[in-house]
Amino acid sequence: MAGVRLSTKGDYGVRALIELALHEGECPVQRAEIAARRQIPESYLDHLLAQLRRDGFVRSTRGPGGGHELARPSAEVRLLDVLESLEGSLAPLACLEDGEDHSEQHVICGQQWVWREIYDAMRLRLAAVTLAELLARDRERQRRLAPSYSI
Amino acid sequence: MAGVRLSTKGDYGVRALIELALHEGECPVQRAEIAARRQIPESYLDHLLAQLRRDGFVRSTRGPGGGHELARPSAEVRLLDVLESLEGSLAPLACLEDGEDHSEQHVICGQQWVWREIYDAMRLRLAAVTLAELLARDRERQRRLAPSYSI
DNA sequence: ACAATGTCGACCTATTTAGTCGACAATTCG
DNA sequence: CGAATTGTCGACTAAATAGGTCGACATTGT
Repeated sequence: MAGVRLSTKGDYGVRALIELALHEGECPVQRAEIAARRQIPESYLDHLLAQLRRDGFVRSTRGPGGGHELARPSAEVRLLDVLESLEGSLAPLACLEDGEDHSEQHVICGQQWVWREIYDAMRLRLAAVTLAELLARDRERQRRLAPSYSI
Repeated sequence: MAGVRLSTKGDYGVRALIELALHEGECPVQRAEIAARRQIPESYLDHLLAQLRRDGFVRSTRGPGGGHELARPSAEVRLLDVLESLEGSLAPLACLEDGEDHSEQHVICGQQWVWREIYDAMRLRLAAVTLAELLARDRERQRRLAPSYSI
């Protein structure tokens, strides 16, 4: 329920959302396509989509023509919220966990104060990044990597 | 070998070093005393001290009157280095690991750029904190928690 | 009806974490 | 010297987490 060493959940999950953002406003994208285009194990992706659905980032529809799409505009989805949905708290120390006794910090942890600074800065930065921005950066990189055919 | 979710190693290890800093210039401190005063499992502490010794933070002497002491002045020991000794790389994403192919970043990871920013800032901050400062803060907190007998 | 798709939970394996333990080495002191 | 004290090192283990797979089932378009 805690920790910033991003696991594959955070990585895969964000990849999947970027893929959904890429198709924003179009028809739903299927699990198989997301998995293939972003190199995610298909049956594992299931769990990530389930979590993102629970937390209101994704809407899914069944049956032929079904698939997954963003439940909210990509410009309004903050990376911080997505990651906290997928990974749980991002606190680098257990004693910084949300809901901990904050008034009188753990008596013994000698480095808590530095990590609190770092944690706060990290959350601020992650809150400032939207899915739309992630998509834009992703597109830009794709462009750099796959140069246009017409020189 | 990677990850910033501090494990107990980083926590315990730094506690132990703070205790050593507290006795800087005095005779060596024994494993049992460090463990008791900083609430660390004694036999586990062994491993942490071994690592810190390997990386030149601690010097140990055997026999009666033996124990452990700082190998370098506490003011010259950076928290960043201590943590990297105990935890390995602190990179929040595998693709940011030192020694990774940095020129052409992992093609698929869509959030690498944010995490690189955060990682760099984090390392800068951790590099600016010395063991001496950790000790000073620790003392200050002890003082706040255990008010002096003379009001 | 049936094919395409998503949903959900049980299950599994490898790795990491957080230790414990015991044999051994070095050192001091009497 | 020899006994007591302290550190050193490696093998071992238990529990948790990571990273999945799989199969039964639900829903929906044609």
